[in-house]
Amino acid sequence: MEQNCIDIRDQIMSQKLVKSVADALYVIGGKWKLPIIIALFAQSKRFNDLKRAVEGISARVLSNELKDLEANGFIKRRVYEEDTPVSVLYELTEYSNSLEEVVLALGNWGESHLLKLKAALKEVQS
Amino acid sequence: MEQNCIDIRDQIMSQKLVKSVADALYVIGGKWKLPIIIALFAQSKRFNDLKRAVEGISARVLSNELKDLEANGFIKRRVYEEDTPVSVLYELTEYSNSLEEVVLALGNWGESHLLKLKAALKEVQS
DNA sequence: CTGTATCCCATCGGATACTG
DNA sequence: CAGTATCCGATGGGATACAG
Repeated sequence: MEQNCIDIRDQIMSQKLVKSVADALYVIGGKWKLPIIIALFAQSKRFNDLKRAVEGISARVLSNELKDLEANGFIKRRVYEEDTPVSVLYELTEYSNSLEEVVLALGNWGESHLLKLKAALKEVQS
Repeated sequence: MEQNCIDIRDQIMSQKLVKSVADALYVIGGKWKLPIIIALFAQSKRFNDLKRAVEGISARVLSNELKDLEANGFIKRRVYEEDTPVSVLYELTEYSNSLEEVVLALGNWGESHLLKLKAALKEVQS
């Protein structure tokens, strides 16, 4: 931990970490980007399936987010013209796999944070 | 990678990862939370130092974010009444150290993403 | 089904001025 | 220095209706 601490401070001092994180947040920050990507990690989905999978998102916002994610190379939009009505499948690109470490780190942290909150709540109630 | 892939899908299927990431984003998501925490990782700072360190943030927003971060146990506000004018030092709590993995993961990803963008840009220009 | 367009309100957040 | 108060324009995003 001590070693890590020195490590992270060095990176911060050099402003590299600051810029890198800012850049990451710019691209995958926001309320919906990661939840959408996670939903697609599990399985490629069509528009309305995706809408149902990402709890609380509206069609309008989902549509905008998908355009953004596609423009940034995270997802691919596959259209099946032969279906009637036409169906569209959204799937992750290979590049999205590079986000796995980030997603898992966030997931791990979120999980232990939730546990900490529950413990704190119990403490108050007793 | 293949093993990891199965691993991450299992977690997603169980909805655990989805909820954990959503929880994490709820607490440390947003434009400024992590940049502020990173700035304090390097060194504890006073209000205006912090404002200068976090590029682009306004006093109003910084003030709000700090209250939020303090309420969630990430930072501690240390007041030095004996100084004139009174000075206030913001420092990370022990709990913030748990974010190191998340910060480093985001930093690593952001850095390689930036490199990829630069490479792509060069490709276009040539 | 897969979106888009419009309306409209709530929230965000910058600028500025001000207080202790 | 360390913020807070107010004003106000920009943006986000829900609801609804509609189109291909």
